[in-house]
Amino acid sequence: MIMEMEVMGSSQQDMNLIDILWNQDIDLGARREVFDYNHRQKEHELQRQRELDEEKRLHLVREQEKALLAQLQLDEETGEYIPRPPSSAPLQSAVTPLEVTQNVNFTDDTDDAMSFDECLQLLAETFPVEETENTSVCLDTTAVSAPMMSPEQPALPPATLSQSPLIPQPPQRMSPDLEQAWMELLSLPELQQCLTMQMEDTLETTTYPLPNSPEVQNPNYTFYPMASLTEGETNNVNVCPAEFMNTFDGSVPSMAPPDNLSPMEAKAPQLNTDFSAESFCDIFYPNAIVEESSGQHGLEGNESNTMSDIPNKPPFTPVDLYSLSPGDAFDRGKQNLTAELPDSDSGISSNTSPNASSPGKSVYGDGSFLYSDSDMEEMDHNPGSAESDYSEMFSLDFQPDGLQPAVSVLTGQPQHQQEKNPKQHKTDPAEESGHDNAPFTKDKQKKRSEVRLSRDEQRAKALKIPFTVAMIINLPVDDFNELMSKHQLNEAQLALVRDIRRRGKNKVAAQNCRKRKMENIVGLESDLDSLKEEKERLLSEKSRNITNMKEMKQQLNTLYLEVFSMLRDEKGNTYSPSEYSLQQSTDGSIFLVPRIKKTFIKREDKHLSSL
DNA sequence: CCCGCGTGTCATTAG
DNA sequence: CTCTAATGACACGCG
Repeated sequence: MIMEMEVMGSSQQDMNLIDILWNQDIDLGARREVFDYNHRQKEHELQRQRELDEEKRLHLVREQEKALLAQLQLDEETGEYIPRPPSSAPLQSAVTPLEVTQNVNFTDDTDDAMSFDECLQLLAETFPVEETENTSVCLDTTAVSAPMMSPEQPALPPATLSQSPLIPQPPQRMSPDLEQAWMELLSLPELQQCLTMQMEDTLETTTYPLPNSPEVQNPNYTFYPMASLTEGETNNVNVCPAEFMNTFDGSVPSMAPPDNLSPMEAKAPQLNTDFSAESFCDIFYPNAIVEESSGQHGLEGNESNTMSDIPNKPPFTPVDLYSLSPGDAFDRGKQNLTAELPDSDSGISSNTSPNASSPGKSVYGDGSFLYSDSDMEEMDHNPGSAESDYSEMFSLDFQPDGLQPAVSVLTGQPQHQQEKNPKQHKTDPAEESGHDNAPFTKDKQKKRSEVRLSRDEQRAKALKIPFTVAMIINLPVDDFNELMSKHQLNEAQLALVRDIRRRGKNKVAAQNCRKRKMENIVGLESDLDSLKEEKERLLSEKSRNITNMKEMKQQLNTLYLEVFSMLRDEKGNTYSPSEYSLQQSTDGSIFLVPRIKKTFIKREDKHLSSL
């Protein structure tokens, strides 16, 4: 009982520690679930459930494919599959289950409409190599997004399919002209979408978590649920939009040209799978093409003051998307300004992704810190109007998830995107809400980081550093170097920028280090608890064994004496246990051995006593 | 005033 | 050799 209470107490203690750790880890972007075993287990179960569902779907698809293939026979001349004559009775029976399952899946399907799975079958025939994988990718997206859809929303819009007059018959009654059916099928936007995703999958194997952008938070955008995905479920990286994010620079529209898109695309994309690359780009980067063609590169060639650059941009820049949010563009900016000001240090930390940086040669490898902190001190004592210009600074703030820079490096148009995306992460409510939820050290942290931030910000401002601290710290090495090379900074500016970057990185590292340390402590405490339990268990076992041993010795002694009492010599007298002993030889036989030594000693004792 | 805690920073080391 | 992350040590501010 006491032990149990101990265990409970220690687990409660652990939970408290976990609370503390969690509150700290908000800075680092870690979430409570990381520490919550139950939650992780739930996640695991959910994941397994999803996998099972996925497996079922795949199985179904394969079954249907088999059924379809059974219906068709290979034309050995053309290599095409052609439908078998309907007279084949066994095949008919083989087909029947297919209809049943289809009816189960898509009750809206009419007989002359083609189900999505049938389309997938055709896809499988046309792209046999990657069939299973890519089919799973398509299904994956629906599976992943399914929990976020409204429940009455079907897995795909069958009505759209059945309304099309061009849709061929289902396989059972399919016309022999499969090729024509294909041409019609390929005009379906869903399939284009799917194919596009497949191609992208082959091109782009790396997926990034969706950046926490204000656009996503905007309820005007119909794929708002993705925001929750990014907030809580970044594990599900295999989501189409995240991949579109990587290819929004035009590769996708080229694969899915707008004229092939049905009017359905223009409607609100209610499913993730319904996103066309086009609509996605339109919503997020409506002027991407314009930007590209204009060749305007944001900061490039405007090193002295880039803040004023943004308002001069064309009216439909992604930055201006900011103002598309319902009437709160400026308010939101102000709000985030005030929220960011005290907390931006931690905000920077929270979004830092160590994986974003890649080892690279520094352009400024001379390590010149000629104008290091000591030289900046005089600027530190100028708490004046730094805040008044934060809005300008923040307008250039940076999205630190490493996604955009990576894209920009690949596409060779780094500047204008890096300079515009910054705003997005400042409005990310996750980091601020994280701090708001932190029950302790909030005020303290605010004040301190206010001081801290105004220092670096003031220094940066004093030296007219044309980018924000967040950018300086969070840019991957390559992009950072590229950014530096794009601006002819003087020695002092360079030194300050490198100092800021070093400090910021080290701050995050220190936070990580402390977090690990706390985790180690928690782990050691739990180890200690379990070891204590083990010790208790072993001690009780030991005492139990001692008791048993005593008991057995007692029994053995009793038995021994009993055996002796039953032994008789030739005269019928009993042997004395003090004069004889029973000994067992190696072959198992038992001998009655006189205790010679003892008797001898006894005799000697007698002899001695007589002397 | 002292103390403990959280945090940022610097110097050093390891990889 | 260089770069970055990790970490010990210290300083600072706050309650």
